[in-house]
Amino acid sequence: MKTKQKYIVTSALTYANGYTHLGHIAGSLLPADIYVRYRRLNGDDIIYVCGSDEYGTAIEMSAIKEGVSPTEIINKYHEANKKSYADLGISFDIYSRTSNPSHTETAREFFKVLYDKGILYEKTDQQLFSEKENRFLADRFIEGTCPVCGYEEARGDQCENCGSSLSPLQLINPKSKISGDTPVIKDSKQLYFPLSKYQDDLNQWLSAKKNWKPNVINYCKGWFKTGLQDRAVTRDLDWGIKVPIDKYKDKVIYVWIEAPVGYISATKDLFTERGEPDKWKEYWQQPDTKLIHFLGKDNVIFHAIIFPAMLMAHGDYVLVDNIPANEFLNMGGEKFSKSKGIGSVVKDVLKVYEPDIIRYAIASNMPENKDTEFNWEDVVNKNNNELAAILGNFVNRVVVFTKSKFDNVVPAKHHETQNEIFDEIKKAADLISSHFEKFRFKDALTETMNCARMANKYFNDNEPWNLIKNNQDKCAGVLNNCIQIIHSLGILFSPFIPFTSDKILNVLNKDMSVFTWDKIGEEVLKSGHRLGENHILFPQLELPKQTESAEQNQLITIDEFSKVKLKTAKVLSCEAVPKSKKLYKLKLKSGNIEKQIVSGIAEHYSPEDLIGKIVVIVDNLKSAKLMGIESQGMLLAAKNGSSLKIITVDGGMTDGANVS
RNA sequence: ACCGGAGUAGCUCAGCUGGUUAGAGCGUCGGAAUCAUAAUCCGUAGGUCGGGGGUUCAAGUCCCUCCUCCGGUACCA
Repeated sequence: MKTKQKYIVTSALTYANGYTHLGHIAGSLLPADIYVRYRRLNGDDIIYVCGSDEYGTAIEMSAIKEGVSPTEIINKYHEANKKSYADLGISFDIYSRTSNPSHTETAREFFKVLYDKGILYEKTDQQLFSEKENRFLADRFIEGTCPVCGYEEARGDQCENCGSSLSPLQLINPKSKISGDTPVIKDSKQLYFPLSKYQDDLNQWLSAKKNWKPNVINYCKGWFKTGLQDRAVTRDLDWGIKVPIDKYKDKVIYVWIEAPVGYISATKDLFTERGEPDKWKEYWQQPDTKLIHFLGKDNVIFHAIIFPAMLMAHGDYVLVDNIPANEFLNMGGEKFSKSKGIGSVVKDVLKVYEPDIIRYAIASNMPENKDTEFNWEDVVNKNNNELAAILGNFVNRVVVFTKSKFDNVVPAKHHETQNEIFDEIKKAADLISSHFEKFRFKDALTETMNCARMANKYFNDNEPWNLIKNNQDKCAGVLNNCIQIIHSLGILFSPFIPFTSDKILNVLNKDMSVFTWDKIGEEVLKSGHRLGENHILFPQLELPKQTESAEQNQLITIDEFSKVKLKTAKVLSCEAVPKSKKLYKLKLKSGNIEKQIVSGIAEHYSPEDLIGKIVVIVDNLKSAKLMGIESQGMLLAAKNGSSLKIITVDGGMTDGANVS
């Protein structure tokens, strides 16, 4: 018997310094989960590992700031994020953590192999040392005067005032951010990994990767062009894994060297839990295992260059097979950030929306090729117009019909009913498979939803509500087909919205026995089988008021307001824009300047109402084209529901006056 | 600064190695239908593909340049 292809899938470890936000989900968790679920439906031999990344300066810093120990920080966020992922249906085989003793051991062992092989070398560099604290200070623990602009609170790595990149040694009058102590310069010996020596091997290895995303490949090629730099792999920090060599035992392993090894440790933990402590080797140490890293674009260099180089140096492990890196998910034009936007944190989002709705909304707008936009209106619209209207409605209309006309039992097959629908669905499933193989999840989802559209069309075209009156047997056959299709849809959708698939099985009163990819388009429910109780899969949603009030409450400063130049202007002419219901093209005079503004007020005013009026305009708005007509500003109006009134001044004012 | 990526219909996005009239979903407008969560199905309109040059019989797709946005590079993780 042929041995099955083995897969290891990883999502980038989550840094346990804050709550997971939707950007992480879009970048690495959700695509990996979708992929893994698809593979499992195919019966593939796949393990999905992830965990918390729990060492490094940032966590130490947070701990100091909050006045707690690093352990408290990581425990809090590890548990919280693990729960968020579970609630969202991310189906890890294991979600481990780098603070586990097993990881410490694995990382130290890995490090020691590199050292014993003579790969690492020592180099002395200069660092700032606080005698009061008796420790070396990492860049972000240092503050001082910027040598370029004189800003007094420049950080050790960069001046926020002038943007200059700095090294802590350049700072004038450096101070420890922790104690305020003035550090001294001290020599420190560090171990380095000779990344530059691996450039040729890496280049050759990467050149053979024909099916990688071009942006990932190009990015690496760019690195080769400038030449890889050797990297320090030790740090003078407290919060980390101690270097396993006596001479350096007061140092820790640099977190980016140690963290990726966490994928290996997590796999060990997994099989230890399963009582097969050596089985991890069958994955990590078999050359034909496919290792796939899912991650965001900020992580590419570590997974495509540094980690593979380390694995090459070590020699015992499989190298990554593919890195389907995603771009970023933005929210309201801004990128996700832990410091702002409460709504973007997974645990909060799940208080408002069902996990499948979030999964669907993100999957359908996944940043596969470029940064994408995400907003709550989209989520609501996709729920109402796609999940509820197309998928939910199909299931509901079939089940309700079956209940009222066929006593909630799968009706008998009929020889006259068209069965091409099953072929179409199988064809679609093949296409969807090929999208999954290429990591094209958005396309896969589009095609999946198209299957639900096909189902609705089949129902519409056969008009069972008419058949029931004049050809009951045929009607039964159509409904039988529809019920089989629901089961297929349950399978097809399960990588994306697994909770819904469970609900579908409940509605069908069916177990998981034939819930596999090869059963798509098959007739798996026998006539006479009694259906379960019907449930609305996706209730209609309204846009939460929260979002609106959050926007309203956002305060601005007087400086920000003064950026908006408001002026009075006189309406010289006004005409309707052809083919538009709402738009008028207005010519206005503001002082000596004439402007053309396109404004959406045609439903509320007639042109003659407006001509001669003194109105208020935004004078310095970037010009834009509306219906192909240039608009050089904006006319202010008050709007409440369907009522709209333009803003005018309280009489006796000329055009061209400033409004403030 | 340098390296990589992105700028395509009102909105959110596809467009693989250059090749017939630039695609999808939503939204818009119109029609059919009424079993269904007023949910479905069919059709319509809408783009000088960021600006400007160039190569080619042919460019959204290749080259140059400019503008805007994102990520990376600094022992930040």
